[in-house]
Amino acid sequence: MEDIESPLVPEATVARLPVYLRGLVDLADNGTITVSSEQLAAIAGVNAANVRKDLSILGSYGKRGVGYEVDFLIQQIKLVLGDGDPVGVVIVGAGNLGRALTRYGGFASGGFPIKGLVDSSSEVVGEKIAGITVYPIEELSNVVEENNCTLGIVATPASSAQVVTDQLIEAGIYSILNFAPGLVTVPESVTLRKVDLATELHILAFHEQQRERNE
Amino acid sequence: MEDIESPLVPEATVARLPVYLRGLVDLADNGTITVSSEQLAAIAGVNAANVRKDLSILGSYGKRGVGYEVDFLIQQIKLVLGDGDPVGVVIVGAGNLGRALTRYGGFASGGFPIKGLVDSSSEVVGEKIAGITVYPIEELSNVVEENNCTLGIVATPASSAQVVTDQLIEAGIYSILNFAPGLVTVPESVTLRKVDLATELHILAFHEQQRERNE
DNA sequence: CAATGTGAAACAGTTCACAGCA
DNA sequence: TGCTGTGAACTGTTTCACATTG
Repeated sequence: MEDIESPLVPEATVARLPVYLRGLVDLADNGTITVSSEQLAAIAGVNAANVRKDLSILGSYGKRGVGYEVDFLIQQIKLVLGDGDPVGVVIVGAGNLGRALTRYGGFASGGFPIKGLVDSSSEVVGEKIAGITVYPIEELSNVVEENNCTLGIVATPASSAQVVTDQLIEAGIYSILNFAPGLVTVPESVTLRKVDLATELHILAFHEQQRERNE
Repeated sequence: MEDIESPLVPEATVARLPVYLRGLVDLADNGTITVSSEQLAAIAGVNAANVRKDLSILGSYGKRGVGYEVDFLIQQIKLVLGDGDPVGVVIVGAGNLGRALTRYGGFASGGFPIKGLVDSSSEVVGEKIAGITVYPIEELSNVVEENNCTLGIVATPASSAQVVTDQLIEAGIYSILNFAPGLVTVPESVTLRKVDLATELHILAFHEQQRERNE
């Protein structure tokens, strides 16, 4: 089978859909039946035309003069985002950050339960964090397989980030979130996203400085 | 005094400068004297023309046929980013994430020492985390003032994020990093950046699904 | 007639390609 | 000669404006 007729969702839209989804679920919880692009825009903190363009990519699901049906829209967005059954997440690195992420309940409730936790240090291997046992990094493949993990999180120091990322790919994980600073490269077939906390602070410091300069 | 003649650095460039800086510092540690845009691009994981454009915004600091002087470039980037004396950071919320961020050494070493930690729960107030005492949220202004904090981090549940952000602004913090999901609004004069972990996982899940669909 | 869906304009950012300089 | 600095082309994204329609 060749190329599937996919709607080809722009990356910027993909990044906003989860935000809409969160807002819509809140609305649904409050019993709201329909929502206008204007309202949803206010909830998501974006422009109304932007919301309409984003949603129109999924299909013409709005009713002119009325708006969008909340429940239906939730279903459609979930469909596009692949939000069916929960997706198992494996975290590499059981240091401060790895532990915090494991304990953070927001993932599991959002459909991303942490199912595996591995670390290279024998000091922490065997520990239990939020009900998850820390396994040695050598067991990564087994942990991934036995717990059906499809998403990986790198929460190691920068020095091991590339190695660990390679190991994740080796273990069959092709979608990876990296918290380690520095460059990590992956084959094209792998999706790597990065959260760079130090850079975020630098950016804020830049703006702070701009502010101070202008007074 | 009116508008200062600032070079007007594009936001995308601002976001890359810390990455260059990190790479340059590594190079300097290895005793490297000069670097070409090509080399720096490889280190930062971007296009060489992009590096040149970014650096040319700071000034014409490169030598044709040679490259850029590492030490000098470090100085210039630090100047632009406002990387002079360390910038005190206050964290609101001493839960899993707040603790992990406090303990994470990368901030202090990067020039962003955590100087204050506050929480609304009397359960954790008084605790010491990585040498920092948790103060009650009511003390926020005092903590900010006494420790000279200029950056704030919101590490609370979504339900309190807006309130806490308002309190930070009230306390004189105009540069804020928000880890709570959901919409938080701030006046134009405040810089708010957001790290949305759940959204990151959703985006990965989307790409993972695309992958599965195409086989 | 209120709100969608969407061409077209505006904008931001990236990449190319090459002139020009050390 | 090798590499910078940059105009020009291109690509992706946002916003506007309005014809369309339930």
